[in-house]
Amino acid sequence: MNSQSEEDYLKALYHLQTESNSVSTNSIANYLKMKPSSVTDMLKKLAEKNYVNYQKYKGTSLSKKGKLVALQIIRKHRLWETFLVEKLDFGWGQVHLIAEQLEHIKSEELIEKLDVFLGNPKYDPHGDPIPNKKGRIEKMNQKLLVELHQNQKGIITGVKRGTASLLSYLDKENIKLGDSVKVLEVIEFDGTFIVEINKRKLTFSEKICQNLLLETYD
Amino acid sequence: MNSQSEEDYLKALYHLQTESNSVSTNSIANYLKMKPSSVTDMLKKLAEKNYVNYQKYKGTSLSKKGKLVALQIIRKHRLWETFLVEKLDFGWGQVHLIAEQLEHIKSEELIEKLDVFLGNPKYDPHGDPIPNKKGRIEKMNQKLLVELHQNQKGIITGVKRGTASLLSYLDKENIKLGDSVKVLEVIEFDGTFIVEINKRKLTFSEKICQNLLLETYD
DNA sequence: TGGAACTTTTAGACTAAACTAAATCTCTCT
DNA sequence: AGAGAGATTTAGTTTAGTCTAAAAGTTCCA
Ligand SMILES: [Mn+2]
Ligand SMILES: [Mn+2]
Ligand SMILES: [Mn+2]
Ligand SMILES: [Mn+2]
Repeated sequence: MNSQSEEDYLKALYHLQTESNSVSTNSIANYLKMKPSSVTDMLKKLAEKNYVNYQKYKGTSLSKKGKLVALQIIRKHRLWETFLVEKLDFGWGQVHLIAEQLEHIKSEELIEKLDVFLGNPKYDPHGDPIPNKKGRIEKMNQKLLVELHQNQKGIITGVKRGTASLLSYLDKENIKLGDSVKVLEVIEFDGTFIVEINKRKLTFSEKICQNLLLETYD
Repeated sequence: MNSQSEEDYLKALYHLQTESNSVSTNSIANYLKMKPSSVTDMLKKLAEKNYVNYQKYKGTSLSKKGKLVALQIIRKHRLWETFLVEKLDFGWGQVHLIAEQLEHIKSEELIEKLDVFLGNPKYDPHGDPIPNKKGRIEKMNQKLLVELHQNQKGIITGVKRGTASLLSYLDKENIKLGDSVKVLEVIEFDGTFIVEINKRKLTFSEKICQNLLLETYD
């Protein structure tokens, strides 16, 4: 059985590693708000358990085994987030910290039953895909709004990582995941988009468009 | 913020203390499957935090403050148990260990929303009352089946503490909390009860009757 | 190519929560 | 009253997970 701390490290590794590249000790420390020396200690332990490939001074990557564990924690995190928003009526912005705790509850059966109860959701409330029991993630055909041209349409599926305040903004504007967007016009001068959502005409700054994820149907 | 361990000790104190009597170090150790010396350490810490009245060699009792914390953990435990049984379709016997973890999740808002989602239940799946936000418990008019006489009726509300196997038996016999019971006959010779539940005639041994709790309507 | 700057690891310390073994207290019974 | 049994506490150890400070390794540029 893995400790809460070990699980959080594995999850951090997963989020930080881009395409088979190894992760630096400092970046993990920064991500988890811990000191690099603490990270080194934990990496040694995780290496001992064969969850990571760790070589002094050379960086760390998840092993196959470690990646699977990470994906299972992420699965739990996202299913709980879905529960909190769909069933308990929390807002998008409120659920992360609670799910950060709930993801560590130990019970295979619990998470499978929760999955069924929620209707086997594919995406969490932030539009992130929910891995299945085996750790498989369904790839989405996601684009940023900024990549669309006039008259193209899409469905809002989420925002880029680390832009929680954009979520709040959307909330305030009464825009939800799943809403349809049509690009009415792109202002060349400053990259502003004029879009239609729920029959309302809205203006999005370039920055918003660079962070808003859509699923497009071609 | 209290640790998981502190919360489990306070809960143990609550369950062990009968009517203003203080609790022995050994009984806590026994209840929590820990060594008495470990318990002493924790009691000192809880006394420091004014959660308990502890005097060397003299036993321990919950302070008002400590009792309130204990009741809030118990509230969470029982609400989560209710969730697991009512919404996720767990059986009575499966939920305790999971709730033992869930009860430690930190979020006022979570538990209030869960309460609403469940329809503000009064009793958990084992028939135990769920304290409200302020720690108030509604007193039930509970009797043991063995206390009833011929022709009296009641509603099954639970079983006595520590008789989980009776729960399993009831499950197997397809008897649920909330089912009505009517005493048809009491056999004087061996204390056996002949009762009617769901239009079925059943025979309960004296031991069963000593452990089955009913709410009676007079 | 040799340092300075940065990154990473090591060494040592601390805290929480458990344990074992030994000391101390209390209670009861003769 | 005193002794023994049992309960409880104290003292010292352990493990996990964190930290600070110092040592060691790596990078990169003048
Ligand atoms: Mn977490
Ligand atoms: Mn999410
Ligand atoms: Mn617990
Ligand atoms: Mn219960």
